[in-house]
Amino acid sequence: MPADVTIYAVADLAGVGIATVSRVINGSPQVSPQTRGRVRQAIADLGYRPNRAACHLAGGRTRQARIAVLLPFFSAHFYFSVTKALAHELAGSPADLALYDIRDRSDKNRVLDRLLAERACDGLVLVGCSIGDQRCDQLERLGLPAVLIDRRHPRLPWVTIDNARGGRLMAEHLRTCGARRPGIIAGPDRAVALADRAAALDATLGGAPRETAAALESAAGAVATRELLERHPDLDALACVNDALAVGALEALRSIGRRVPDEVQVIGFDDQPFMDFIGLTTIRQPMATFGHWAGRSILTMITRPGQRPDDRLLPIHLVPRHTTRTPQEHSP
Amino acid sequence: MPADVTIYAVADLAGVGIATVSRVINGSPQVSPQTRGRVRQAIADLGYRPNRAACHLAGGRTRQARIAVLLPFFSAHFYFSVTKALAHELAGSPADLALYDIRDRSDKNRVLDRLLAERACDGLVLVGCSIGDQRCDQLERLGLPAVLIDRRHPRLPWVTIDNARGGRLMAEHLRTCGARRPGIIAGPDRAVALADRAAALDATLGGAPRETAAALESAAGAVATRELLERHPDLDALACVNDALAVGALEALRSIGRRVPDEVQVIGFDDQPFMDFIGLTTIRQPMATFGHWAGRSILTMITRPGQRPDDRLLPIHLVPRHTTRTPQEHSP
DNA sequence: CACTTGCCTGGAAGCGCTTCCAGTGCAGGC
DNA sequence: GCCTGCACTGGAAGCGCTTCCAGGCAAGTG
Repeated sequence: MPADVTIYAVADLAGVGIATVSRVINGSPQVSPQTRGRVRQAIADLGYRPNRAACHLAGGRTRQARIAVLLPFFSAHFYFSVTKALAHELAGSPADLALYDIRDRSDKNRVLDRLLAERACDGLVLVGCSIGDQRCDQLERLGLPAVLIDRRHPRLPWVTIDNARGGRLMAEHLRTCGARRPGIIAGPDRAVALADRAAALDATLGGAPRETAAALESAAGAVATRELLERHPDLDALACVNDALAVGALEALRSIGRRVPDEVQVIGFDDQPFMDFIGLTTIRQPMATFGHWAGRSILTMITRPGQRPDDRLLPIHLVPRHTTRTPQEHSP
Repeated sequence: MPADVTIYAVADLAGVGIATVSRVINGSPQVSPQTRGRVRQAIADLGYRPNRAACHLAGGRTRQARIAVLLPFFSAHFYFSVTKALAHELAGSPADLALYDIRDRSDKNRVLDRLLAERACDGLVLVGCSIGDQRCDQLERLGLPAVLIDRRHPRLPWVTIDNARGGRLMAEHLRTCGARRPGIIAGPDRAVALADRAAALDATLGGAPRETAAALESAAGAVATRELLERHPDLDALACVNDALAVGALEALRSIGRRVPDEVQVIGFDDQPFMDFIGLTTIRQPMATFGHWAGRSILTMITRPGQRPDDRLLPIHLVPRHTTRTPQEHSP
């Protein structure tokens, strides 16, 4: 960042007082054109940029709240829904959103360290990731409120869905629709919500074969599906921990000529856009509500310290479509 | 936001000096447990929160750059690609991203007014929207760099694609594939890039019938398509200004039983995820590059004032798939 | 018992800016 | 020729905090 040029340096160079420099910067009409010109020149020569903290402090502006959102750029739709809802929830308030991409744990810690050390925010929204006890202590010391989206937490308020139940719903639906030999397409482990689904799937389906996709996109889902099917050609159903992987599975099945749902059934998770058109059976989760709740909660925590918002476990729904068969009432 | 409780009020209540309060807040070990307790209590009672500007100023922290990103939450994929790329570009630098949702012109002006009045940022990225001469003057006065994504500008650096050319590409492809009576599904006017495509489409297709979707999502696209087809049942092709609308069109065509591409061809724009699977013919635009360029540019403008990055017109490509027919070499 | 040694604490000096207030210089009015 | 008024300018007082420095006090040392 630019060197530490202060208003004094500018004033010196222009041969005026700092008050005058300040006036020029703030567009006061009370400055003669020549002086204004000299000051402008000096500012440009020095590459001077006002120190925002000092401006705020001296100017006594309205107190601005900054909400830092830490989230992994996993899925476009999840990311979009959550941040959009957050932004809308905060739109009326004098708070704004700062976005941080968190690729892994060290990323997260680096960002948090900086954020806390520099007091760069007044509230924290953690999406799909969590923090330990020490961090919590640190936050408490700083009086920094934090909420979690898509994860539960013993000490911090959270909003999420029951991913284990989601996994069970998927498994049961597949069974009900007559699946005998289901397989699982899981996602990278660092996505905890998806890992929970996979674990529940595993448990409910009793050790079904499983393949882990390298990323949360359809191409990776297609690769994983092909590998799984190579090892287990007799699979008649695929439970995918999210919709993107499920579309990848459909892609792979189409390319090797297996009919869906007659030969292989497929179920996803999320119900993101276009799944309707594609006809994917999936579990719908209310992503926007995550953002709304988080926005409202962090705002109350900031304005009324000490008050803790209620945790929320949001409802999920099975959305049966054409990639699974009609449920059999009395399947064994 | 919380009342104006300062460190002095806390010190008074706790019966200590402000230096001690500061020590407690910053976790210095140099405070006796009883004192620490009293101060903590006073902080809680008063609901005290340190003034960030003052902390920064006194602490002499690293200068932090804030980049404000103004963007309409139009399409999940566009939004995701751009902000992700921006975030990654800025990840190494000591700059962070503040996100503002811009629904309309007044929204934009409100946000800009606040941002500038409060000196809340060091750089501006405008996505899909523009600003007038007066604003530019104001930015220059404040020495605030700004770049535009998805729009051109006479005074500010920009990155975009040639949307008019994109519209022409769509129209020509449709013609080449034998379309005789094409229709246009346009988007809401406030999305200028899409309006440019629609205008070029209009011009190239010589007054083809056209319907404007109420929103940029497939449901709206389906509605628009149904209406257009009701007025013009003989249409044999649909040019949609983005992929979501195109999927809506496919939906509508499926629901009324028109075969694609035999009876009606469809072309979209963007090439977002799943379009591959759906088989939609479309125009691909490099959204991520928008974000990368913007991030790099704004960073150089901040660090080296006066230097203006080059404008960039990025390439686009036609991606022929199954919703259009095989091109006829010598179609009239 | 005088004297270090530490621990804990408060006073006060800034951090870089805005803004009030008090000039300064100069034109015009008497 | 002196005063008023005006346009412009600089000095200086904070804004709320961190942190250096020095002081007070109890415990430990000779």
